[in-house]
Amino acid sequence: MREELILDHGQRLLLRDGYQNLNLDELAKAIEYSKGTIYLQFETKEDLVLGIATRVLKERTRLFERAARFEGRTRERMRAIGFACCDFAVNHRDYFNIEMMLKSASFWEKASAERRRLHGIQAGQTFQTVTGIVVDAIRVGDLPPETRPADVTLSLISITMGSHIAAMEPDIQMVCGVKDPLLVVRRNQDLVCDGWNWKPLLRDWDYAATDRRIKAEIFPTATWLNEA
Amino acid sequence: MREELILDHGQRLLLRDGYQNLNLDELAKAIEYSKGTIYLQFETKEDLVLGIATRVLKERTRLFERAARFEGRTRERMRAIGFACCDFAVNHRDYFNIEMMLKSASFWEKASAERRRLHGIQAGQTFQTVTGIVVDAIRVGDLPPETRPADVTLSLISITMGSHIAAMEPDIQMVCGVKDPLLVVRRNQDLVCDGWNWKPLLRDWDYAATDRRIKAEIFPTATWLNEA
DNA sequence: CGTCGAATTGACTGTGCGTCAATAAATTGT
DNA sequence: ACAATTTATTGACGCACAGTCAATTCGACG
Repeated sequence: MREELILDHGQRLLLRDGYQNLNLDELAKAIEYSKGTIYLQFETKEDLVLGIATRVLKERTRLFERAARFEGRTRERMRAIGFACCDFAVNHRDYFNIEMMLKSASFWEKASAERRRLHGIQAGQTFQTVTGIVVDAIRVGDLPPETRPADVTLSLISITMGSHIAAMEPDIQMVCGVKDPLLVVRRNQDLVCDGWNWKPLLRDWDYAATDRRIKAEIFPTATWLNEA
Repeated sequence: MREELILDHGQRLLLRDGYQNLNLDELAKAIEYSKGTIYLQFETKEDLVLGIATRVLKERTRLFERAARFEGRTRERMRAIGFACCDFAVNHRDYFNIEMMLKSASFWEKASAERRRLHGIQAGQTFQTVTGIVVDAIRVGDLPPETRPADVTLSLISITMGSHIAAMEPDIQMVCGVKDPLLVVRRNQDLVCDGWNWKPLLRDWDYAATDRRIKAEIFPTATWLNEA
């Protein structure tokens, strides 16, 4: 299919060059169609990039769903999601820059309504996967019964996104003495879970053992995992 | 001074139009100098935008410093910083999009070394203001003695940045039922402080009273403050 | 008032997104 | 088999805008 072909090569070039330097003439050459054909499938460059972003996001959703099936206590399952996040960041290092682009208002208004819808659906699915674990945690009593699931999910999204951004920034790395950015992400996730009083708390459980199981069972090929 | 004039009008246009739509011909017309004169002061468009961003950041640093002088327990002072953050977000609603731009690698490499340095210095100063309160908290025993200050600051930067981004996103607002984005930011900051076991914990202190004092003493003119 | 150097200009170049009239390919009708 | 008609594809072109630089204006000083 032509759209898939465009997305395949578009993704490759986008991740290599970033949004600003993505050149549609070059993309046209790569897919061996003309630029006009690209514009039959996508309204604008932004529309194309949103299409690519949604496809990459779909990969992450799948990764999250697999992590959510990790067998263990609810907080261990959420921890597996945290690992999935880091694994995704490693394997799609440059995708975060693109996700940043998506926050810009001027970007969205140049993309087609249909692609905005599809991206929203995909984002919703990721949200559902995380919230499912939170709901389980409340049901089995690992989280206090009055906890509102969406608030927990939102806080986890926030700390994860924020930590990724902050811990990758050279200025902040310097001044905060960051050695391993992904470790920062996972530690901050622990902090928020402890803040919600998600049992078992960090100090009450051997999460190092959990980490080894997650690595073995969910990410057998991951090489980025530092012990700490 | 010419540079100030350029930055003044540049800031106005940048916040009105965003980075992509900032037009240097229009800026030249606004300052009643030619485009060539702009390029005598700034190497590239990115360089100019970084200059503007640093100047806006300087405003935030000043705001933080004022908030840090709030009289009260260490966690109350940190709470004042949290308010400062929200106040800044309200008064520079569009600045966050620009801060997002700064994360993009291709952006930095087009700015001059000197302006990169100045921005780093300014960021460092903001960091110092926050870390100063954390150090005080450890000294007076509001935070556990083994706490590493930079880790606390980093987690607060992360949750604040992440919450701002997440809570502003329409998709996430919908699915998480966000009514007041700034309330989300402050609640998540509470969560992280509780996670560090920063005394007095949320449930052990009348922070609503603190909030009223902060509003009265530091932000007498702020109108965005919702009681909750 | 003339000379020299610094400040300023704005027409010009290059790049790359997006368009659309022209062309090629496929399908249908006879 | 061939013409007519519809659909797919093209790539040269328009245009907006970042960045340049030779020409020009300005101002200081003798």
